[in-house]
Amino acid sequence: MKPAYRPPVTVHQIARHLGVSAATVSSVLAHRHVERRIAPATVERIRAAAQSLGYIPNMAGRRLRAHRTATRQIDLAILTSFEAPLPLVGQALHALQRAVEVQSTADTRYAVAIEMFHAGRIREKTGLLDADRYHGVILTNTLPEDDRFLAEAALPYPAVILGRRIPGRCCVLEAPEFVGRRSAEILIDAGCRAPAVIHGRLLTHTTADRLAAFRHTLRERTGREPTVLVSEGLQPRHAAAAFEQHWARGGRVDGLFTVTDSLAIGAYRVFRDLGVRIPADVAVVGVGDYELAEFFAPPLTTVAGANEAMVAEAVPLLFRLLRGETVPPEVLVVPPVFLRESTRRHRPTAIGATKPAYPKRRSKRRER
Amino acid sequence: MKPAYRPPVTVHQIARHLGVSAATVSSVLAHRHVERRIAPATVERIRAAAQSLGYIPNMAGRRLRAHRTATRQIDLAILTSFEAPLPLVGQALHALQRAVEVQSTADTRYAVAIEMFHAGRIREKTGLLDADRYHGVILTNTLPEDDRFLAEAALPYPAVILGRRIPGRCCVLEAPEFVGRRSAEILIDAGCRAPAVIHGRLLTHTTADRLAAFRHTLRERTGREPTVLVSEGLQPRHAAAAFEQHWARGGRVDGLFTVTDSLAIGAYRVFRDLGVRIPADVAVVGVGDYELAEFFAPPLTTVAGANEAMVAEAVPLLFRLLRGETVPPEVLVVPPVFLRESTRRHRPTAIGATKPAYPKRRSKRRER
DNA sequence: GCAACAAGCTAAATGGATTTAGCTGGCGCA
DNA sequence: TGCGCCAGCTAAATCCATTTAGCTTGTTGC
Repeated sequence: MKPAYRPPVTVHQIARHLGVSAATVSSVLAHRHVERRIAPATVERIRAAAQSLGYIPNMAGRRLRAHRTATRQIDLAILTSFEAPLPLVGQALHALQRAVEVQSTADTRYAVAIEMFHAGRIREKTGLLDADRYHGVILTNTLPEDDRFLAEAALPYPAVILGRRIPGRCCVLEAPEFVGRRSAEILIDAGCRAPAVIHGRLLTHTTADRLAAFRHTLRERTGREPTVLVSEGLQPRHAAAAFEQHWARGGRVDGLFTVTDSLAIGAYRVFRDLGVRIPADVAVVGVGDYELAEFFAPPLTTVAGANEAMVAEAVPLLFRLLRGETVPPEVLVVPPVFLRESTRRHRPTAIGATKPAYPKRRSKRRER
Repeated sequence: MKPAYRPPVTVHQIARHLGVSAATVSSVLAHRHVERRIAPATVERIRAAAQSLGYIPNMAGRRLRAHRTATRQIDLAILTSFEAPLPLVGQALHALQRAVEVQSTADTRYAVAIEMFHAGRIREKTGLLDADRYHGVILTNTLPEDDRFLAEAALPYPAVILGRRIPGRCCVLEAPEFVGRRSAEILIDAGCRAPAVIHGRLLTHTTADRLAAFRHTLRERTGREPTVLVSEGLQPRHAAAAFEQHWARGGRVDGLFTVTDSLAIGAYRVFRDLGVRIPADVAVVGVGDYELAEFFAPPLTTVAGANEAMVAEAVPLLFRLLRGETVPPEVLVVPPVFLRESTRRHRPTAIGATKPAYPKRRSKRRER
């Protein structure tokens, strides 16, 4: 099944195979054959051999030798899960790239890689603990399973952890409980009496905290439990499916907190299809990591959007770690809150959860 | 100004500095000092020296030596511009990561890097032509300026080019003219008589083609020129600003083609604010690269969404190039077309461009 | 008093590609 | 014949970190 290990093909092997020297082979493969005056016939033979033997250059060897300019290459990486929303990864990438652009000099260049693992299964990621991969990483979107592994495992490179406390590591987090608490308060203030929260099946440290704080605050302030909807994934369609199911079972809500943005998009679609008006019938609070929230119809109130801020903190911390400086073990980011139309105060029309509580579409708003 | 070149600090320098051997230094810095029985005092001295001299390990050296497992590292990269929409980059990244996950074996590992340049200024990107960086790249989101540079420059690694024909390179493109033509046809069929198109100030080969084909088709089929709106960037707010300006000047349209998705988001917001109904007053056709189009209110008709399909073509091509196989110089992708509510057929209410042609909000739809 | 052993270190080899200096054989020319 | 020169190649050094085998001391056990 598994193919037998075959040692890599090197220029020396090609050289031996053809009865020429490694220097000649190297010259040809590096496209230096003209200035080195290699005979065209030899060039052809070497090219053919490289192709047929399946030669793949060893970049480590190349880099080690090539020392004209930009010798030093600093390898950075963003470690994230396949399941994480791409925009979040994109923001981190963008921030890191911008920093790298500034830091680059004639004799130091940077490479920013992305490394992806399956959520909850970071321990199965091979090569993660190799010391010869990266100078530093930003690690994000881990599940509790992953966190447990990371707490034990000794990552052999500096790392900044996003959204999770890991002992002995530099961590950047959303201020705990803030998002969940504020979103609950906003919904309560908007007059909601039967709010719900929707989250994906997989909870990161951050989303779990949001959920818990939302629940806690609601209980504390109103004595009630929120309806908790669990969607299969984080895509809009997952949220839509979860909500449709809830609705079909006769479940009703008059407020909704979505722990990620993509879920809010799905919820909006469902509400629209069902003729449920925002905010007249349901107030919605989202997270705002996508920069799209204000373009929703109606514009979405958001209590977070901390990803960008967290990344902005994390990147300089990573560079400080690279320089060997000591950094604070923990940085908290307080997310900005944007009150928009989706939570404009209203008297909810839905109280119970049994009868279809919402009037048909187009009915006038109760208040503005 | 520019700091003088300082040769990199190596383990040998640290060793000389302290009067110990490089082997000892290496043992300590690789956290092997316990098993190698290095005296605690020595460990401390070495650590302090490494810190104070600013030691940065040379990964190339490390990788070259470390040959227990996964010796072969294949370095891949996605080259894209800072200005490109992140979701497009994210899709490419995701597709490449999935492929890499499958291709990885015990003795071959992959690293996927992202390299960003400023749109139109790829020639200023240092190290781009170094042969010691990547085994292969996917190159996307270039402007004509960049393309000109690339056509001359000899990239020293295999490359798959997205959305652009470059002689001698493997290119994956949207079927030419398709998107522009279909979007024009859809708007015409929806009854639009004064359609517009909006695009960013910077046009890639792909977006320029969309624009030209849209124009051409419209002229051919109706004898009219479209209104062309140019937005500063590709963000929703840019589109919103451009459209608001057009509106303030008394410009009116009854159909809109947005050459990228993010522009459609901004347009939707403006229409909503102005009380312009989609599709009753304006039909909108977008591109659908973001997977969000069906969640718009109303769901957006899209004529493209080819990025994902293009990436799906490009990734296997890249691996074939790595294996030294010959690949077709050009692969055309025909984007799927999704007809949704935003272009439901209607008789346009706007004909001229001077008087406010749209009735106030809430007026009944003319037809369905 | 000597073997055995441990602690603490070092010398040298290694990995792959590249480059520099230099070698060899054939040719033209005086 | 002999010199210079060129095309076409090769040997060896180099980049940096790591690891293996082994070398000194000093100590313990008998």
